[in-house]
Amino acid sequence: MDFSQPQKPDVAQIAERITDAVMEHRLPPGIKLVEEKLATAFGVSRAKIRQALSLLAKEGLVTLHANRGAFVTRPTAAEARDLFATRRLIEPEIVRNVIERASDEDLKRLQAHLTEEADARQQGNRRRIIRLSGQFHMLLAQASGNKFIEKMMSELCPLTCLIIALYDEPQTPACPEDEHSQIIEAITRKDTDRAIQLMLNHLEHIEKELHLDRPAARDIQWETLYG
Amino acid sequence: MDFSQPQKPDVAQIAERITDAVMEHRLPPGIKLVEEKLATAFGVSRAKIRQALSLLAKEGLVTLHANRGAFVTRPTAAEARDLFATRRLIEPEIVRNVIERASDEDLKRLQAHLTEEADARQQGNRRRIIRLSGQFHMLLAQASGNKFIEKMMSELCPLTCLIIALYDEPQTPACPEDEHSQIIEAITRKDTDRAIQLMLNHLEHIEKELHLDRPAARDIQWETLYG
DNA sequence: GTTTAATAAATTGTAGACAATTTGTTGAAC
DNA sequence: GTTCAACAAATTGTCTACAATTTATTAAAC
Repeated sequence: MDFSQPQKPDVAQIAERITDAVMEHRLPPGIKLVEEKLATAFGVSRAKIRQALSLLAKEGLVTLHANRGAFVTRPTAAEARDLFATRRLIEPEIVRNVIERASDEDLKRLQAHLTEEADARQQGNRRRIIRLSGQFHMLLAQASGNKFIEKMMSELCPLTCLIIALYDEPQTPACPEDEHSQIIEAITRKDTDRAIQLMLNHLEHIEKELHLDRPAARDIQWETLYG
Repeated sequence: MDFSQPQKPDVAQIAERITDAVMEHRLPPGIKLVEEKLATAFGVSRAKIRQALSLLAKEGLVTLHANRGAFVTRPTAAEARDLFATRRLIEPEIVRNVIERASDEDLKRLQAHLTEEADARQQGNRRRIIRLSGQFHMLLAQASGNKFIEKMMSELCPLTCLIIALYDEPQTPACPEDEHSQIIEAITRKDTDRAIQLMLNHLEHIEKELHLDRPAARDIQWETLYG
């Protein structure tokens, strides 16, 4: 994987680039992240990589095994269900707060993001679509103005992408069409009830697309390899 | 401060001991945490301390200033309000989940905790009371079974203690009496509505005790030092 | 041919030394 | 007596080398 950058990136930037790669399904769940490989890829010392990895581990995107290294997390089906339950709890509050306190600036930023998403969709750039879909919810959280909720969402969104990578059909046609723009439309109209309902439907659609009942998609079925 | 331990503590233990010290108001908000001092206090290398501090920074309990070191966070009044808003959002869900899915084991653990709290109250050990009061909510979150919510609460509770240290009257008689046991009682009866109402009242009582309108208690009033 | 043990390679974990930065102190100029 | 500059001390940030551990490879035994 190519992580080369013009300038020497700092720890936060390294973590962000890895997060983006995970969100775009370029780093699949379960893959091992070898420190030295990343160090040369980013052109930094191993110490910096270790810092970035322990940061990502705290966020839950990466799992550390003692003396065995860092791996991109593989959320279980139960964790996936808990994640969606948490999002159903939090995101209506985000919508409420955005309607109450978001500035015109924030709304413009969200509109610009919708354009980006439409753009990616027209390109058929599936990876970009997935990442932008996740970032939409992070932007909303930012606009809500509650730092604690914002932080939580900035962790849940990348994990959601991981779950989609694991439990969604590989060739699913990207994402639910333009539910995001409908939500923004309702928010702009300050129609709280409608915006919340749209958000809950949106989350339900995403979760319904998943196959949380059957084993993870890219899970190698060791038991069934014989017969 | 004495952090000496029989065995060499690992990073997680160091972070936990510091967290406890903050929760017990033994480390006040704003105080500087010098790496070398902590290293000798814990009997470990500075590298371990750095890891622990960056962990605590990610949780928000500690704030890092580049080239200036680590300080115990001083939450602003606005952050305090956001924190309580977040807790009012999350904790009813915790109560619901505990009633639905908690095992007898969990409920016993909670009962044992209530005894501990009563004990500390009888002793008049204010520091212990404050810490245990916070930990009660963490235990509830654990019993709820949702790892994401559990993690969130394990960060919000220590921060709540910090906020109390900053904005509460120093000689407030510890904490609301036995609201915790009432909540557990309602949970045991599986009276969801009542348990949620008690929880919300409890949070409201804590927040109402604070003086979020006036500057932080231990804040030096530089502007008013002249006239 | 499979299993087991021994050895080698690769990788992570830790500490210690050094560089960079900030903070505190001293002393001279005005 | 105050202000500024230069210097000294303390503290943080980073890198490199080495120790500990795990994983892979090879060879021998059955």
